[in-house]
Amino acid sequence: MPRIIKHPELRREELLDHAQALFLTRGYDKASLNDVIASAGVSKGAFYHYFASKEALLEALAERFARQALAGVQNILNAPGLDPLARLNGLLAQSRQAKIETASEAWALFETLFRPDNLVLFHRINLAASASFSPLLVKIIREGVEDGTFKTFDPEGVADILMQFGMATHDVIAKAITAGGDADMEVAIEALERRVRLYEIALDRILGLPDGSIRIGEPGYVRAVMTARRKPKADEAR
Amino acid sequence: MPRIIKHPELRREELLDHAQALFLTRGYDKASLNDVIASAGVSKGAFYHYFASKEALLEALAERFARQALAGVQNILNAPGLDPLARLNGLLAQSRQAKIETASEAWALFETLFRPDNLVLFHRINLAASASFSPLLVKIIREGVEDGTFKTFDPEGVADILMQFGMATHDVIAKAITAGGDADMEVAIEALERRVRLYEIALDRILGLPDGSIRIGEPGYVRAVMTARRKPKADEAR
DNA sequence: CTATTATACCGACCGACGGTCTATTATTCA
DNA sequence: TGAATAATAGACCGTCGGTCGGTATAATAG
Repeated sequence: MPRIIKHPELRREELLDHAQALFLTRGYDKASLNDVIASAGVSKGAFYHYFASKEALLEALAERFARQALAGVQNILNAPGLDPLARLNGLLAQSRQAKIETASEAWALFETLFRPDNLVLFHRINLAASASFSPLLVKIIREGVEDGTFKTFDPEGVADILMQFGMATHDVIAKAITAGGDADMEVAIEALERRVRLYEIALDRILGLPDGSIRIGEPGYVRAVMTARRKPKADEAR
Repeated sequence: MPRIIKHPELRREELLDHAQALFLTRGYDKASLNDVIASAGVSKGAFYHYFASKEALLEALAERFARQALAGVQNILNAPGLDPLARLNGLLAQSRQAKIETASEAWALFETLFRPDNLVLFHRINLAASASFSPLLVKIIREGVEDGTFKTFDPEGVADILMQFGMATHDVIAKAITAGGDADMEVAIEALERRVRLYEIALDRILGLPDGSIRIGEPGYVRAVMTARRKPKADEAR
């Protein structure tokens, strides 16, 4: 095999890219290291030069994922003069829109990330994302409590519930997608929209807000993701 | 090796027992099939006579776990003349007491079941338990909605939240246990009690009940589990 | 009480896996 | 230019889950 030497950081990112693709499509366990290095066109020695183990590769992947997600919401956090509720809703909207704006991509992600195969990968990403997001949420909630917008005795707890609901929403969507009986798609969509409404009202009441204050997603949010697969687009090639 | 023939169901249960012990202590991935069969004193052929795969063993384990847990709450479901709130609280109390009554055992379970190693095992048990418990919760909530005790437009959603909170409680306890800085144990216990209170109030408000209606655990619940490890008892054998 | 079939069990063996190791080629810098 | 280091290759290793041909025991029929 011809020896190709690349810029180290480039090679590392390349490995992460191929690993991510394979882990998502086949699952962490089922995608072997040999698959990864074959896909990346790299020898084992090269791989182990960059990562200490397959486990470390997973960790790096989760970290990158969380880092990218965090970068997407930084501007909202730094936006001055927003009241806590607006900030919280903005954060929710941002993370929602990041998925909606490329709806079919979002669908693909849901379909793959929440498969049983991807339990390990999902858990790692979830962990990394939680570690990144929770402090931000806590900070916002604390500010809200201080200025009287929110009412709670356990900001960390509320932040956790927020994350739980976010994950649960995705989980429920993913389950409906994989179940995928096209016949009762409408029923599934309605059930999911209802679930989102429930989460919103629950959060309103937990935080002592009037019903309708928190907005996880406007009506149609679920439908947008769920119907994204109907138009697989003409571009099925790489 | 001498050939020992046992009653099939006994052998099967035995395999499940040894597998459970090993999966809990070492984790599903790290406990190899050879470990399991060695522990059970059985050949590979014997094992594959009872289970189609290691995966199937895990499935059977989760199923047994869920079945046992369900059996523990049947009497409350069948108790006549209880109003929905009492029934719901009874169910929560039952599942709590099942863990408290052997507090050190509960602690051991927490310590093992929620370790990262046990992600796979935990997920399977969780799945099986959810499948068993959710319908019961939904039924109770529906009854409550019909007779006006509860107010919600999404009983399934509320049931899901109940399960989420239950799991989250365990998860938080387990994290505090494994973190295990004895110094700030008191702080951790207080934080956890606060979390349980938050979940209770959240559920009250989601269901349109006065604060203090839902009781996940009486004050001291968390402390009882958390301090159980202080008395490892004299019996360390077996 | 046999003969025969079905069940429970054994353990050598297999391919694939994650990971290690030595060798070799490129890059860097004095 | 040449020595040191970084980057890459690929043969090799122990262990894993799983298979297979076979054997001992139990169940059943004649």
